[in-house]
Amino acid sequence: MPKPVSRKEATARNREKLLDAAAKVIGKSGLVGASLQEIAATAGLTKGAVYSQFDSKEDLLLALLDRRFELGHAQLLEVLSGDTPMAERITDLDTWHRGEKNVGRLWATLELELSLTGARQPKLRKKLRDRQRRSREYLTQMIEKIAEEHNLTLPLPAGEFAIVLSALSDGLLVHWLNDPKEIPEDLFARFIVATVLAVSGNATNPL
Amino acid sequence: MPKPVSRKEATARNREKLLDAAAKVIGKSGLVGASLQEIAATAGLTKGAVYSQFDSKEDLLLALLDRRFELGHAQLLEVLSGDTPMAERITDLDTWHRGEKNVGRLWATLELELSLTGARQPKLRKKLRDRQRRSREYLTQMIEKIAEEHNLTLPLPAGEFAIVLSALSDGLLVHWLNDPKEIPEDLFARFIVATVLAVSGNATNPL
DNA sequence: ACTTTCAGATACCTATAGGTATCCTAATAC
DNA sequence: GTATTAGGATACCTATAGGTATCTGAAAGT
Repeated sequence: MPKPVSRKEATARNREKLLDAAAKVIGKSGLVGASLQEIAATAGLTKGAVYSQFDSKEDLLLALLDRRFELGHAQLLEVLSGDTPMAERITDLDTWHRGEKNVGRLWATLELELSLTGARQPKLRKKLRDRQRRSREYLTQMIEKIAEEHNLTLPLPAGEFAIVLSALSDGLLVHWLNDPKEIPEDLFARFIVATVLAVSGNATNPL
Repeated sequence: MPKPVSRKEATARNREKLLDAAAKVIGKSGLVGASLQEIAATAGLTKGAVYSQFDSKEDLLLALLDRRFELGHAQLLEVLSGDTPMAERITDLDTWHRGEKNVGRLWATLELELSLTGARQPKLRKKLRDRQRRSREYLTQMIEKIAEEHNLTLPLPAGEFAIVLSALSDGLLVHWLNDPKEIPEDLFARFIVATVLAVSGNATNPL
């Protein structure tokens, strides 16, 4: 591929490189443990580049958040709109989330740290909260749609069910972080499918 | 009450004061953000006292962990062995967990931070993992006992159900941290009761 | 071709953290 | 009553972080 020539392209590229590096380093060393110096070095750049692209460490985090949510949404959409059996798709999502090559672990820790940091930094917190709400709304709609399509009864109103689902997913990730072998990969999918089917009173699996 | 006279008593007391202060400060500022200086000051002591009682910051954390786990187990036992309706007791546990006066928030963040730090610090990680396993085993037994007593069918084997329950509880706490108003306090209890009843095929609630 | 501009490099500042070395003092041991 | 001991205070060391100020060189504008 041809090296970027225009200046704009080059800087945009560097910005992406920095975000990639930030995700990687934060996943490895934690939010606080990740130094801008290390992030820059990982991206093959220097701290100067960081402060040229972002106002502060916090600003970099917010940018990272934006990217992460976009990615998450896209992924969710893909999983929920496929046409293989639902249980299988959910398991796939989980597997992806945990990820080959520690990608999942990276995002899991990052997301948790952001939640924790968000609990103390008002600006971050607001942003995080808004994002999570939008994600939940989105998930709620998907749940409603699927429930209707397959004629399913939900154990809770769709909005609350969405909360439960994302919370359970996150919680399993926490446990998995410290004890990967004890948490089966398909546990999430199995539990959800089992409960939804039971509530719906279906003997056969329409998913 | 009489001021402690003996030297042993005084030092033991100071140790407790430091642990209390550590919990408080960590809850407020985070694991990394909590400085030994601040912890000591909160306890009405100085850093010298900290290093007199603990080898390092990590050592202090491990001691804190031990105390917290003891407390958690006692609490779990109390909740599960009461004789009020189960759903109510579970809600109580959740309410307690979230806590009046931000006690719940403190422990929630502390536990999460420990999980995250544990993901990177082998010593902490092992300790945390062992504790979580013991908790799960304990919970598994309680679940089996309750299921048998009330003649319930579980949506999963008791061991896996225990994982789901603790993960869901933790996950809800994470979400609650950043968006308390959106997470109903009794959501956990309602969801669990609803699904267990559905799976058991009971119209009436034996819990 | 000359000037301008600005992403990024370099060098530096300052605050604060964990940790150490030393000293002080009041219970204990004798 | 004197000597000992050790919990805790004080002062200090050093590393590293985020952040700033300044410089530089190559695209971009003319």
